[in-house]
Amino acid sequence: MSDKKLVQEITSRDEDFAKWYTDIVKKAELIEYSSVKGCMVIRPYGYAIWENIQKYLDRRFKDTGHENVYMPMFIPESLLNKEKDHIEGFAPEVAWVTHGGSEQLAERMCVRPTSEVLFCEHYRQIISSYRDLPKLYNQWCSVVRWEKTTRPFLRSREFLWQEGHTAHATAEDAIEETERMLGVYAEHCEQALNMPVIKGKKTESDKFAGAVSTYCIEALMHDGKALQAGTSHNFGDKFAKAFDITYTSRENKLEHIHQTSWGVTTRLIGAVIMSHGDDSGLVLPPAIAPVQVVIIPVAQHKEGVLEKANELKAQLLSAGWRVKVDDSDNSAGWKFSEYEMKGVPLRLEIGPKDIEQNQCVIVRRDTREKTFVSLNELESKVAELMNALADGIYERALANVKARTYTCINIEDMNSVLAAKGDGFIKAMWCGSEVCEDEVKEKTGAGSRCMPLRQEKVSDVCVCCGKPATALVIWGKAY
RNA sequence: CGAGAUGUGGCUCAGUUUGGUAGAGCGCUGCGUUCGGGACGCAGAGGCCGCAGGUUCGAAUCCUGUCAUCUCGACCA
Repeated sequence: MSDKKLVQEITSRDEDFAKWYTDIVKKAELIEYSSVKGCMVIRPYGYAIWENIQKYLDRRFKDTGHENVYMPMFIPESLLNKEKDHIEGFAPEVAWVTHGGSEQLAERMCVRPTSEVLFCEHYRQIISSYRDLPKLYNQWCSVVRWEKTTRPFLRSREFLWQEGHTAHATAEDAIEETERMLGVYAEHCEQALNMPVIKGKKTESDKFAGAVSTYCIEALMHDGKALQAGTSHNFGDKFAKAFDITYTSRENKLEHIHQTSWGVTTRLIGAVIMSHGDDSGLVLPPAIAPVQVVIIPVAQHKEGVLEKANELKAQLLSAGWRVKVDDSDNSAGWKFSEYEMKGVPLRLEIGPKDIEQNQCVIVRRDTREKTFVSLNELESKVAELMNALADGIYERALANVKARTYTCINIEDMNSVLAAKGDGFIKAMWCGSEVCEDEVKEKTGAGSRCMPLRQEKVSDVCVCCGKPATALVIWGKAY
């Protein structure tokens, strides 16, 4: 494997991770900035990645019994105000619409920052009996949060996401749903994005505005910073009480429903970039790569080369792969660099010499390993190399998480580890007090990411105050 | 939102200190030669210098404001 940087315009990843990220996002043609801060144009190549993520998740949602719906994008202020914790959490970052044409509205409306209250209003209208439950709804849409600091995919003012909103008869059903969907997200990250994640529960201070409990999946980027890759909330009957959403039970008693919500966003694209990318550009997981195999005809002006390239394309297409032939008149070397920058998993080179020998060259994006493949076994070799790449990038990302996960027993320990080894996940015990949580963040820069579902006991006492500990917390600096 | 930096053809930048006819490389278009790791020659197109005010005979250059991008903090998916 060569680490040689082939595309000069990309800043080296180890030199300046932030600039490297921005370079990739622009050079791989994922986005273009617009004239509004924090609002980006998602270009065809970037949007195709999102469509593939959607395809995978939408299938999983439907397999688990969910239906897609669409809610309005405007929320009247009075509706947003109904649940106290919810409005307090979102008020600082909502965008308001005050005029329709030239006329001032009687009541201003916000552009949805999330749609809990809309679903509540709707559920109140359509749920009356236990026979109406559960309601398992999801919507694909964009939401607006007026962020102060913005970064492409990681934090934009408008972003694309899906939000699942479900209504259940019992508290147990809601908890089960919350956990089920967290599991779907974790599987998606590991299988489709080849990105390891840690399933956990947010601390009280970190949970979603209005939730009883918030679960999350946390990923660790190549530079050692944490990124929340998805969340799943249990609302219990808090919203149901605020919105008076009731149903008549089998026993003819009036009961409040129990609700959940869960979401992932286009941030996942940022997570993929920062998990797998290298100095030559993107490295895309096969499951979401818009082009999985790019065929580069070498000496394409020579007779028979383009024909052969198109023949191989047809063969791979019918085998189910997303394939492209680049027959532009750029040089072969130019094309190699171009598709490496765009993260295409496999490159297939076919030239006159190959044709003579009934073979082609296949190069893996992650290792740049070249394999001569007989055209007789093309389909099986492509499948094999594609799987090897998916496994390879997962293992590399996992190795990074392992190498950057540390165990600490006190604050001094945390600071010296961070100073010596750089950012990462720090496993340390916690007493459950918000004071300690804040103090750790203030003194180390690392905040609580989550309390992993798979708990361990690395010490008996809190990393901060030394009193008896109640939970293992993963701490880290976050995007 | 606080601190700092930057906005000049599509991109990267020079020119701003000391006001006086808008530049380079890459990219783009055409033709030709090339073609197994970002090829080369020739010819061409493209910018009222982020935007709005102000100072001045004259502003890319000085002043004020504003918007955007980047970095570091605080907040968040």
